[in-house]
Amino acid sequence: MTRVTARDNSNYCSGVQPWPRTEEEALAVQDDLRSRVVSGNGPLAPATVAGLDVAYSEDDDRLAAAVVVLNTADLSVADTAVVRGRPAFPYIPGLFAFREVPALMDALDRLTVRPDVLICDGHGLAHPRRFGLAAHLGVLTDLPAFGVGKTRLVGDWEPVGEPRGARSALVDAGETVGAVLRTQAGVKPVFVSVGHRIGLEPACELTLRLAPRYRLPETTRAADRLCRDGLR
DNA sequence: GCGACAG
DNA sequence: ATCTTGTCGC
Repeated sequence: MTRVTARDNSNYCSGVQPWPRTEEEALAVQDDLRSRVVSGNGPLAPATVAGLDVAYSEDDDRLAAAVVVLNTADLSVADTAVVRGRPAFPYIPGLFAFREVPALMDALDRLTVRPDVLICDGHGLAHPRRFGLAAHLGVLTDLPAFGVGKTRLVGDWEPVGEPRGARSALVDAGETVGAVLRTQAGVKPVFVSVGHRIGLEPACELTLRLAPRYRLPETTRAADRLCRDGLR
């Protein structure tokens, strides 16, 4: 077994393999980690929720990853963390997590408050191999995690009702992999999918609670602002 | 061959 | 992800 240095990303990859460098290696890692996903059913009453997001430089290949922890009760900020870095993998639909996970894990490591739930920018099980970013981060941190995406990766759905809170099952290959949820009346719905240790219903309820006024949950909005500033 | 394809 | 102009509405 090859000994790894403290500078690579071995801690994000079972502590054995180095970070994948090819599409084939990434697929193998997904295939391995996928089995560690734990399904949950909620209902949970998280005291804190974390939003994660990454912003990319226009001219550089630099990026900034941010995590913002909010107190669920009043949406006040409990903790934040921002780190700058480089994409760890090219962008390939279905392998998106390999691009941002290292930076996001770095940011999570710098938190003082351990969040009760992770809300990711992207999908959880609504993924070709049922292992999107939210599932990946959930497994690596073993924290409840789900994703709120702005556009679809996989699946089909029936038209979503107009009122806020209306939802439609996101179905792929005959199975429900998430929900298309209307967080604001008259606004395009978002894609909610479970990642790890949480149920779809609790995830949708939480998303609605966190999006009292805008399309995206406040966790995502706060993290988005933070990483954009972090890009400087 | 053609279209789809998280961020 | 990021660029990109005006426009409608509170």
